[in-house]
Order: sequence, then structure tokens, then C-alpha cells
Amino acid sequence: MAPTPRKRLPRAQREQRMLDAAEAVFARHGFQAASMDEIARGSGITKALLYQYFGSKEGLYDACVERSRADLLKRLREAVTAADPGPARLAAFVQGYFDFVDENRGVWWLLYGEASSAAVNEMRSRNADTIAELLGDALVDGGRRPDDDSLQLVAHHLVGAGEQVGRWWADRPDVPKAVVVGSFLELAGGAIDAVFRTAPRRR
Amino acid sequence: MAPTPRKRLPRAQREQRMLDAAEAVFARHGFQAASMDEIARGSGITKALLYQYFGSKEGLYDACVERSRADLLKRLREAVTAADPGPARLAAFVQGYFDFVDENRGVWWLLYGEASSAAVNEMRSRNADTIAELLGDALVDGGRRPDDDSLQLVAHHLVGAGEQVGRWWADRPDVPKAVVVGSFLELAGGAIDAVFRTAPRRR
Amino acid sequence: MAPTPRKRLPRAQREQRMLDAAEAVFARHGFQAASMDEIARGSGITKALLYQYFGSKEGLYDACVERSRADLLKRLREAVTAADPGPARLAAFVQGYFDFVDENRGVWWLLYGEASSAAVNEMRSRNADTIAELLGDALVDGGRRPDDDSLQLVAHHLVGAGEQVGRWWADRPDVPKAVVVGSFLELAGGAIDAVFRTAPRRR
Amino acid sequence: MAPTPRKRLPRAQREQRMLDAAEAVFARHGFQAASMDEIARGSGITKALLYQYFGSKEGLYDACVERSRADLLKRLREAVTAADPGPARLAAFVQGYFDFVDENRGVWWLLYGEASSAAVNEMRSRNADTIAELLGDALVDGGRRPDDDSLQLVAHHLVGAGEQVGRWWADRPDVPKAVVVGSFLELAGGAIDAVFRTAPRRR
DNA sequence: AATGAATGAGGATTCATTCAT
DNA sequence: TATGAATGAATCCTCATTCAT
Repeated sequence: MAPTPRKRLPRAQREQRMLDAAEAVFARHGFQAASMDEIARGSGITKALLYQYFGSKEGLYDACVERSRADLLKRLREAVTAADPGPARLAAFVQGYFDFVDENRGVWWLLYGEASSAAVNEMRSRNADTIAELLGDALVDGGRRPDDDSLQLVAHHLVGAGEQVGRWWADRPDVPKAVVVGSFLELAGGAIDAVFRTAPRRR
Repeated sequence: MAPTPRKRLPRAQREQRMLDAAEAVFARHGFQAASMDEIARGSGITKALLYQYFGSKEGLYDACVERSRADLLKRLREAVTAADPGPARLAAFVQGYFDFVDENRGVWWLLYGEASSAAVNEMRSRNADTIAELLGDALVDGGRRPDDDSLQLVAHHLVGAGEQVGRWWADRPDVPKAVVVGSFLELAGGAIDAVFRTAPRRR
Repeated sequence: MAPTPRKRLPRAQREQRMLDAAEAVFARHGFQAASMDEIARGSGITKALLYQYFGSKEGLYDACVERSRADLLKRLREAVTAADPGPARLAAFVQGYFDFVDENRGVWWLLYGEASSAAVNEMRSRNADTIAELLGDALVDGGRRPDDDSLQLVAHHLVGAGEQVGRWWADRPDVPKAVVVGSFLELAGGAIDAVFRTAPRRR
Repeated sequence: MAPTPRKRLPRAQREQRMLDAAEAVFARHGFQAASMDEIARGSGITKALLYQYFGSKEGLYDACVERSRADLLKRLREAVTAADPGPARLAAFVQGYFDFVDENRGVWWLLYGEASSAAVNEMRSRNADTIAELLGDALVDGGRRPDDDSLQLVAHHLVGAGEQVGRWWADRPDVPKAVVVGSFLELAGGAIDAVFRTAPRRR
């Protein structure tokens, strides 16, 4: 074996490679069971560099979660703003969400694995907030009057439902995406209607 | 001098003490971060005995999860069979579930923590199955015609939603249980209706 | 190699062996540069056991210093109480001190090495206190009237002088002990006289 | 874009800054526990440059110790040569020494910290040599006849005493310098007299 | 049944040091 | 001259697990 040529990469690029490797390893084993050694091997560099860049195992993990979350949120926002205001937005949201799950089967859900990790629970909360916001807009546009507590509850309901349906679906590649999206939309729509029934909306 | 056998407790009782201690420690730190040493200290016995009883850390953990799950399921079945057939069953189910969450604030949700652990995901699935079954009965009694895939999807939706709403609520002791239960029932009802709309059901 | 037979020693005995090995290693390298691995190898056991017994590298080091200090102090007290009250006590003290140095050439002085370690500075102070006490008694018996601050200063003077003379002597085995002890006594006597000159003492 | 050379300082000045930073860090943590990273940060330059200037961590440390020692020695020589020959020289020496301690409280004593370091023990020896030399001159001027071994022993005695009294005093800013210097002179004088008693000297 | 002594393997983290630019 | 990227080797410590008693 030739003595590994010390490649000198610009920081940003190295960082992405490290995150890729880390994501894979965290996904395979969960946070605690993942070893920095394995991640380093996967990145093709030394542990020391991981520490120079991310400070600690937790720092690295947080960076992973954050990157994934940012991806998802960007995609959701795009999907939502591209759709007409009103109920279509919710559909776009759900569709965007399951698109993401579809493309990240395996990695994403396993990232969720370490549920007790502060980072993940915070992510759940932030996601719920985003949903609550979107939902609020959609409802107002649709002429309903949501109150804050209910919004939060519905948002968390959807986050949890989405997570578990995603987890379930991730193991069943045979179930067509359209079915999952469609059903989820029905469910969500029904749920939302049931809580904010003021003016009729559906059909 | 004979090597004092500390205490002669009947096996079953010892076991419960160990499980109590283990549950507390697993809850505090999650599976991986929990240490057998701490559990042993908590039970007032030696590590070696833990191994004699449960074989391994994982065996101990599984026993904990199983005990909790059994508690929950027993309670849910009781609640359900005590209620009149039909929609009341769903209400009883949801009520029972949040009663349980309420009484196990802290411990239960932290048990969920190590989400990637096979045991927890399996528990989720089994819970979903139970729900699907209950749901199927209720719907048939109500004259609807559920198909299997939809049932599963709805069940997982509810499991996920319940978990996340529970997690959210566990941190907000000021939100009254009645509100959570009420809202959740509305949501769930709406969701179910939306999927299985064949004949009208509500009101 | 036969699979090392797991010898089961009573705690106290193991402890002494560990301390012996640790003392040697700390002496060779100083606290920071010493490695627990080497100490473990030296004790013929595993690192893990070192930790089980002493909790940490520092705990182990402190135990070493403490054991040495206790040895020295015991010896000094014995020497002193065996001597007639008065000036003879000081002589006995100095003699006892250099006896100790003599027998612990190498180990003892290197233990002193890590001077910044809290443990060592504390030891110096405690030694000074002991000396001050002995000195006080001797002087009172001799009819002088020491004041506290001067006592302290003289005590620290003697501790430092003894340490450095010991260090110097440890490297010069050819200088006879009697000479060192004799000279040190002269020096110390002169110093003490100079400070507490009230009534004549010498000769 | 040319890779900005941060600042163009003359070598000598840079060096002093590095030494300042290094001294502070070594003082705070001792040799082993000090990290080149921290020193580099403190100097406002990169580790690589430290290596270019001093070759290694030890080289840097030695340079620090040497700079301090040179300061002290210069000051002592000045003090001594400014004083009249004879006993006054000793007084000047002791005074100079404690002046230095006073001005370097903290830094100096912590430098001594890593006592096992060859550099420090060597410094002690060299200091003892200097003292022996001064002492020899003073005694000869005073008409005594010192022999070499005794001189060495007395010198080491004084070095050790000075170090420990200094250490003790460094923690007691309330004790006035004059008292320490005065007492130390008495002690030293008495000690010296006791050893080299040939002709009377004092008063 | 129950213990305390003992282990082996692995994990995170840090550091002095070098090299490409 | 001066830097930032990169390394390899240690180090301390922890843990699940076993075995002799």
C-alpha cells in the first residue's frame, strides 16, 4: 500500500464528506453505538480531524441532524410556497414530506432513532412549529379561526403520525407512495377538519 | 464463617426489584448509556446476580419494555371491553392510553427513548396491531368496511400521533388531561372518518 | 503462554502491590508522564482493576504520596519520642529524616518531582507543621519563647533545605550520611539559634 | 490572492511574545499539562511557527526557564556587586532574591512546579553554584576558610530553604517582605556561622 | 443463591508534530 | 515567513461480562 497521500481539501468539502460518512454510521448503529473510529474510516481521514472540525461526537451528530433537517425544511418550504394558498398547501406539504422520506429511506429514519437525544426531540418540536405555522396560514386563508393550543396539538399529532407512518412505510417498499400520501392526506384532512370545524371545507 | 447470603427473597420479588431499578436507570440514561453497575447498585444486589437472572443487558432491557407494554395493553383491553361496542370503545381506548401516560410520565417516554432498539420498534408495531384489531371491530360493528392496508396505516398513524402528543404533553403538566384526550379523540375520529367514509358515523 | 491464572488476592494485599508498582512508575516519569498502562503491567493486573481500587490516576497518585508520607512521619515521631526532650530531639529528627532519604533514594525524591501537584505541596505544608510543633516543644523545653510566625518560617526553611539537600545528596552516594546529618544539624542549629536567641543554648 | 502574511514582526520581538505566552501557560498548568495549542492561541500565531522557532515543546520550555533564570541571576549579580564586600553581600543577595520572588509571584513558582524536569533541577544546581561562589568570596573576605563540600551543602541548603520559604510566602501576601528578608538573613547567617565558625563574625 | 475480584476490549478525546501551500 | 489541514500515537477511563468462592 502506498503511504496515503495527504489530500488537502478545502474545509467545506471535507466537512460534507465527513457528514456523509457520519450520517451513514449513525444511521446504522444509533448515536451511542456509533464509533468515531468507524466514522473516521468511512470519511477516509483520521479521528483527530473529526474532532478538529466538530469538537465532539455530539457536535458531529448535531451537525448531521441539522443538515438533514435543513434539507427537509427547505424542501417543504419550497413545496408549500409553490402551491396555491389554501388547502393545496397542506397537500403539497405532505407530498413533499413523503418525497423526502422516500429519497432518504433508511438514513433519515434511523437518524430519528436516538429519540432521547436532545437534538432529535428539539427537531421534532421545531418541525411541529413549522407545521403549526403553515397550518395556521392555510386555515386563516380558508376562513377558519384556529386557537394556539389546538394548533400545537394538531401539529404534534401530525409530526408523530408522519414519523411513525414513515417508519412503517420505510420497511414496505411495495406500498406505493401515492397510496401513502393519499391516505395520509385524508387522515390529516379529517383530523384537521374535526378540530377546526367552523365553516365547512371539504367537498 | 459461611459467606453470608445477604437476603433470601423469593425469586419473583427479587425480579421485580431489579426491574424497578432497571426501568429507572434506563429511563434516566437510555439503553446504551445505562450501566449495569448503576442498575445493580439501585437494586441493592450485585451485577453477577443480574446476569444470573436476565442473561445480559439486553435481556434485562427487553424484560423492562415487556413489563411496561404488558401493563399498558392489559389496561387498554380492560378499558375497551368495559365499554359498549362501537365508537365508545375508541374513546375508552384513547382515554386509557392517556391515563397510562399520565401515570407514567417520565419513565414511559424515556423508555421509548432508544427508538432504534429493536425492542421499541417491535413494541410500536405490536401496539399498532392491537389498535388495528380494536379499530376493525369497532368499524365492523359500526357497519363500515375497512381494508387491511388502510387499517394498518391508520393504526400506525395513531400510534405515532399518540407517542408524539404524549411526549409533548409529558412536558406540559399544566395542560389538563381532559383537553388532550378530547382533542385527540376529535382528531382520531376525524381521521378515521375521513378514511373509512362509507356511511356517516359522527353525530 | 498459559492463560494467566486469575489470582484472587485479598483486597489489602493487592492494594499494596499496586501502590508499589505505581510508586516506581511515578518516580520514573513523574505524575503526568506516567501511564496507567505501565502501572498496571507493573502490578501484574489490568488497568480496570486499578480504577476499581483507586478511582482515577490522581486517586492512585494521592494514595502513593500519602503512604510515603505516613511512613516518614511515623518514623520521625518514633525517633523523636525515643529521644530525650530538648535538643536531642532535633538531632533525632534530622537523623531520622536522612535515614529515610537514604532508604528511599530515588523513589522518594522523584515522588516530590511533580511539585505543582496539590498533593505534594500539601505534604510540604503538613511536614512543616509537624516540624514547627516539634521545634516548639524543644524550644520551650529549652527555655526559649518562640512566636508563631517565626516558627512557621523556620519550619518552612528547614523543609525546603532538607528537600534540596536530600535531592543533592541522593545523587552523591559517596558523601557519607554522617557528614550530611552532622552538617545539617549544625546548619539547622545555627539557624534556629539565630532566630530564637534568648538564652544561650549551644555548648 | 496572496496568502496574507499576518504581521511582519522582527524575530526577536516575536520570540519574546511567544515566551510570554508560553510562560503564562506553563505557569498555569505545568509543563506536561500545558498544550502547544493554548500557547499558540496565546501568542496569536500558529503552532507551526512555534515549532519553527523553538523546535519542540521542550525547547520552548527550556527557553522559558532560561529566560527567567537569566533575569534572576542578572539581578542577583547586580545586587551583589553593588554591595560592599563582606557580609553585606549576603544581605544584598537575599534581598535581591526576595525582590525577585515578590515581582514574580505566581509565575516563577509555578515554573518551578515541574520539579522533575531536568531543566529545573539543573537550574537549582546552577543557582547553588552561584551562591557557593558568592559565599566563598564573602567568607574569604571575612577571613574564614571554607572547604568545598561544606560550601556546596550550605549552598543547596540555602537554595532549598529559599525555594520553600518563597513558596510559602507567595501564598501569604500579608507577610511583609522586610520580615521575610530579615528572618531569612538571620537564619542564613546563623547557619553559615555555625558551619564556618573559625573566627567570630556576627556583631 | 450470591458475592467480590478480575478481565479484555473498546471508546472518546487530546496532543505534539509535520507537510503542502 | 507563516498558515491551516492533517496525522498517528497515546491516554484515561468505562463497561459488559465471567469466575472462584
